Amino acid sequence: MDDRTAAERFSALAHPTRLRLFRRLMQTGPDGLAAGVLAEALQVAPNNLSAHLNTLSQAGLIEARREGRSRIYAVRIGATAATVGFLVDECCQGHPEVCGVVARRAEPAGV
Amino acid sequence: MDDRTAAERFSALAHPTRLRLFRRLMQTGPDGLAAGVLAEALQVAPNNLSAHLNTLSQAGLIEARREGRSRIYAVRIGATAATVGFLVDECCQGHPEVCGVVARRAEPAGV
DNA sequence: ATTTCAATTCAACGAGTGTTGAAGTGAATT
DNA sequence: AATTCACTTCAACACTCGTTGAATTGAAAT
Repeated sequence: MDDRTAAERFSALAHPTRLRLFRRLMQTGPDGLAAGVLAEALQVAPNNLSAHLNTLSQAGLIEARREGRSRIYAVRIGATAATVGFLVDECCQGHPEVCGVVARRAEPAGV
Repeated sequence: MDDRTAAERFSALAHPTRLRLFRRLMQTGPDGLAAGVLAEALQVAPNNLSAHLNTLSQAGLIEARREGRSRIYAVRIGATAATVGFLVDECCQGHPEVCGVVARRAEPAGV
């Protein structure tokens, strides 16, 4: 992953509404949730939510699929793992014992 | 951690220069680096770098100390771990085996 | 005390972001 | 085929962010 991709992803997460949104999808897992369900659950106007979902999609953190008349959004787990991995990569000059809890998050991630 | 704190931290990371900066400090570890060294290493103007360091400090991701006439910046590891933990918390409805690589990053983090 | 070095602060400008309300698509129902 | 439902797209506005150059602070050396 390059700096720009990672920065774009963090930028997508750098918003209270989108963060709530992403965490909700993260907790839900691959099954995902319909846009309408999310709008209701998070109390966000549909058009506003749509814009935020778009931002997260474009950043590659979530993806959409159609099911009937609903649009279902779900987290892209591999991309999420890669982003986190990028952030804490090679922490503490290869002496991860220094990093404490971060070290256990620092395994290189595929995707 | 609350949404706002986390969003502020991701916002701080949501910039190519700051991301390079943070990763460099992450790789350096608790010893940290002087502002001047960072400016030279990353080829960023001192005043510009200073602004970015300030943003990261304010977000709680790094901290500064003085050493002689230099100012040394170092990563705040606990806060970093907490932020990552917040993002992937409770992933996949408590079925972390679904999450693959993320699951190994999802331990709750102190600080 | 004065000079030099390291780094920060300030003001100002251009560029980008988020929200809002209205209009538009695309799929299912009647 | 007309309507309804779910959601998205569009345009416009206010607002925030990042960079730049100049001035300032704070610490050490002469």
